Amino acid sequence: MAKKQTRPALSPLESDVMRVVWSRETTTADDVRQALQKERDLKDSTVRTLLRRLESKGYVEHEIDVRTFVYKPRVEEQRVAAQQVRGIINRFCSGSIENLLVGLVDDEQLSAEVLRNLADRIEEADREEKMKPGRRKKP
Amino acid sequence: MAKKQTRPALSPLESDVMRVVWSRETTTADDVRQALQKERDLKDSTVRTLLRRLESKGYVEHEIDVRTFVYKPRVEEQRVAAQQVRGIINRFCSGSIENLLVGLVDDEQLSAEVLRNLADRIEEADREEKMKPGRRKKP
DNA sequence: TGGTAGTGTTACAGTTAGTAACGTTACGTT
DNA sequence: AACGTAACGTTACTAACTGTAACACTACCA
Repeated sequence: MAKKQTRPALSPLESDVMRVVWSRETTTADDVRQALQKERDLKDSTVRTLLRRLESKGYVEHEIDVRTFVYKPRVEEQRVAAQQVRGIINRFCSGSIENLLVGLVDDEQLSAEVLRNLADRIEEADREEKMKPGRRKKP
Repeated sequence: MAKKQTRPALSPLESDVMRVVWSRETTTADDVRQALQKERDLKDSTVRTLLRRLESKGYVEHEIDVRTFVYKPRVEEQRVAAQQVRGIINRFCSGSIENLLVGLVDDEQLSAEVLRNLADRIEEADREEKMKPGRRKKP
């Protein structure tokens, strides 16, 4: 069974950094700085601090290539999202994910069509998984 | 079309207070204090500060009964949840709610059954709404 | 007319977030 | 062998946010 490890939450800027990390195979501090440059002109040492904090929070890990830190995510983006949502569900939806989904529909963020479609796809994926083992992935 | 008003986020303790407010028809400062007493023994003036902050953030409103402030929510609980989720979707799921749902399924927080069941209920509710107008509510 | 119920003002300490200067280390090049 | 420099860590500071509440004010009722 998968660990439901709880990591400290991400600040907005940390989220930005993570999005960069998630969008690439491997990431250096300089990669992050360049990627965010349009929006924010962060100094090299700022980015490094962010990356280090993210590592201590368990979101990324690094290995050293010659003498450059190469970062990789340690958690999947969607899983982080799911955990955040779990918190919201507990706080605002009496722990019921269905309540949340109903709210999303009310808020017009979600439609019955999408739900049904998704249910189809997931059941399909589940059937395939039963045939040959291994982690399910988006097709 | 419904306003997608963005309010400042709720702190953990503010969320607790809101949950009390949402759970009752009307709420006074004393109601809140008593409701939270098991977990936290807040002073009266602390609770009032919280309530006032919540009002300035737009989450509650009050009217005066004789000389007592009677609070009511100004936003539905599920809508707040939905807005929070919107933020998550934008930050972590490339804006796609389907990505989020997939993540929830991966995280075993959600099953295809629930999705399908919900889709059914929502479509049912939609059909009813088409007959007689008015805001749709949970059955 | 003074006690008290109900409210507002003000404030303060602890934490988190953003930001970055400066210090250290070790490698490659002259 | 010495130096510049690329790459990284340490340290720190400010602003904002949180939780917390003492105290001041006001107006009714007894």
